[in-house]
Amino acid sequence: MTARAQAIEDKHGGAPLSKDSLRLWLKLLTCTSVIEKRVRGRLRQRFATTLPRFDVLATLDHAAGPLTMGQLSNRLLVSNGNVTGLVARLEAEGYVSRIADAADRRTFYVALTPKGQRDFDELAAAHEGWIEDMFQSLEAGEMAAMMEGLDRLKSALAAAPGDAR
Amino acid sequence: MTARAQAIEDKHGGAPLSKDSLRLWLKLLTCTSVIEKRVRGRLRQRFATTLPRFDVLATLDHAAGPLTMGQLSNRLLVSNGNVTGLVARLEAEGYVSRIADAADRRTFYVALTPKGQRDFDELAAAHEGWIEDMFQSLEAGEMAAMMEGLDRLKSALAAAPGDAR
DNA sequence: TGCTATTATTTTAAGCTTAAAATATCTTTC
DNA sequence: GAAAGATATTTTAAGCTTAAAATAATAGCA
Repeated sequence: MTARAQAIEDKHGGAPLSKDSLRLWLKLLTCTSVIEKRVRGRLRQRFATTLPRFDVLATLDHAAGPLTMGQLSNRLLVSNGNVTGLVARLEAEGYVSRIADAADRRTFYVALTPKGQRDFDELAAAHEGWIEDMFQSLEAGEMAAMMEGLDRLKSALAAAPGDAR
Repeated sequence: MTARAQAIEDKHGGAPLSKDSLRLWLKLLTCTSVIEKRVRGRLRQRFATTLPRFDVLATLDHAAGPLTMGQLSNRLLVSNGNVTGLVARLEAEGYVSRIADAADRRTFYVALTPKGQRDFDELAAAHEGWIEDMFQSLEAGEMAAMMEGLDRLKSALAAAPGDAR
């Protein structure tokens, strides 16, 4: 256990104070914001693109095949209407194509075009380098500890309904 | 050391792999997004307000006194123009007031109105409860470990220039 | 078959966010 | 005191984001 963790336990026996949650949340939010802004800035300056566009391409790449608009919106954690606009712009720029589903005329599949795949591969390599640089001062043990905390947080969030209280 | 941290160290002797950074970043981003969306939803449904507005009020409350537009934009990590719009809306709704600086006519101070302070106190209490609930499954040691990791991350980010590489 | 409910997506209106340019003011320097 | 540079803020144009309403199509069922 770290000195700081020990100090906290000494003070109130393992149960975290309400203020500690708030402080942790603020720190989490600040770090995430700073990293995100940095990634946004580099995507814009070096690749003339945006993070939401990158996220769409990354999701399609990760899926290794076409996804429906709804699947995209679920995986990106954004609204349907948001995906409509993003895909429209990406399609206009030639990075993705929309394919009608023969069986269900409500459904549209979105796929990476060859150009989209090519450009994404380049983007992804640069992106991975940026992240690696920003996280390089963390040691494996620290990273594992954070992973564990985030996993527990994720489980707790999944267990509690989004509109509770 | 945790079992998972040990497993990683066994595999590659303390130096984290590039993919580990990426995985940690994605997890960090997902958790933050989920919590943020939940907070946004509750602010909207129960208080008919938004997170950016809440952030402005919280920053003013924390400062315990008026702040200039520029100070607000620095502390909120957002652009000047963004603050202009947010403060304009908050002023129109009676939560903050803009006060001209007698000595420097470029400068405007923003202060919480009594109504703004009153409403923020209510908001802040609810907000703190939401966060506490979401983080309650974390034990003090886990929270301390995450704090430590985030502190280190923050230092590394501050040390590296924003436009490097 | 026709009626109802559900599902997939788009549209709409409003607000958030940014970078870059513009405006207004102050400070420095000569 | 005038010119040049720096600083504080606002404006602008574009894109992101959402919730709610609208549209269109499918599925279940009497």
